[in-house]
Order: sequence, then structure tokens, then C-alpha cells
Amino acid sequence: MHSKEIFNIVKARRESLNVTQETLAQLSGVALRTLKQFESGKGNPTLQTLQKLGDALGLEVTVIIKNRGINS
Amino acid sequence: MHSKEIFNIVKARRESLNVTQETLAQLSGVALRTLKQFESGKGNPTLQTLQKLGDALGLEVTVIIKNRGINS
DNA sequence: TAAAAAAGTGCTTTTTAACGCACTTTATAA
DNA sequence: TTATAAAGTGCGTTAAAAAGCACTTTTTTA
Repeated sequence: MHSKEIFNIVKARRESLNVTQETLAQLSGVALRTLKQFESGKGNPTLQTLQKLGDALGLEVTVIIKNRGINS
Repeated sequence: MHSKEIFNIVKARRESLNVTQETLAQLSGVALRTLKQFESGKGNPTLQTLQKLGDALGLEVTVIIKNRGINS
């Protein structure tokens, strides 16, 4: 998953919950300017920022091992 | 998954591959000083930095919807 | 055990994410 | 249509992530 995919998931999730960028900014504690940046495909969020958005949207940031099923 | 859990996964994965911090730093392009910081439980990496480490370790950063099975 | 390797830390500089403001563009509804 | 809401952008500031250096502590191994 590269960053643009992650941004797309955040955006899609927000839209599926019928929440505006402004509302999500308030709920998450991430500045509106910053959120706009991500949803228009730019930027490089910190883990904390991604987690704030995730918390507000019911999303979770995880790290998984690739190729499960081929290896262990 | 909070950040310390994520750091632990990175560290455990590196160790399971028998790679030193120094080698991982070289392979990933993340500075040794920065990697040390994470593995000792501190800091707030950017998505890009996390992905660099993940790429070198065969880990993937993902965002998933919580409560799968209860909701959709 | 000593020596060597690996891991961890304090301090500093450089780079850039996050933010705020003002504004433009696009989408929505009256 | 045309107000109105929502989304997107340029620019400057501030806060902090990333990096470099020198050093200490811990772990490994010869």
C-alpha cells in the first residue's frame, strides 16, 4: 500500500460516513489544511497524524508481513 | 495498533532476519540514528520512513476498517 | 574475561510536516 | 441559474521529524 492508496482509503471512508473534511478535521484534531493536502494526493503524514484520522474514521493503521502463505 | 506496537514489529522482524540496525539503515535508506530512535520506543515516523523500513523488511503498512464482521 | 560488535543516548543542525490565512475552484441545493 | 457549501491551492510560519556526530552502555563471541 503506497501513500496514495492510503489517502484514497481515508477519503473513501470519510465519504461513506457522509462527513465533510471540516468535520473530520474537528473530530480528529488534524488541521483542515493538512487533511485537504492528503485527500488531494499530496504530503507525507506522520504516523500520529494518520492514526488521528484513523481513530475518527474507524480505521486502523497496521503493519503486516508480506507474502503470507508463501513463507511462514 | 499504536506506534509502539508498530516499532516492536519492525524490531522483531529485523531480528528474525538477523540483520543489524546498521545494515537495515543502509538497506532502507533511513538514517541509523532515526532507526535507533524507533526501536527504543521513541519518535513519530512519517509514512514514508515507515514504508522505507517496511520495504527493506518485507513488511507492509496498511489501513484497514475496524470491526470487520460486525459491520459490513 | 577482554575485545569487538551492536545497540542506545545527548546535543545540534537541517529539512519538512503541520498549521493558519486568504483565496480560487468545484459541487450541491434553493 | 445563483447562492451556499465543500473542496482544493499558494504562501509564510512554527514545530518537530530526520539526520549527523560523538559518546556510553549493553550484548556477543573469540
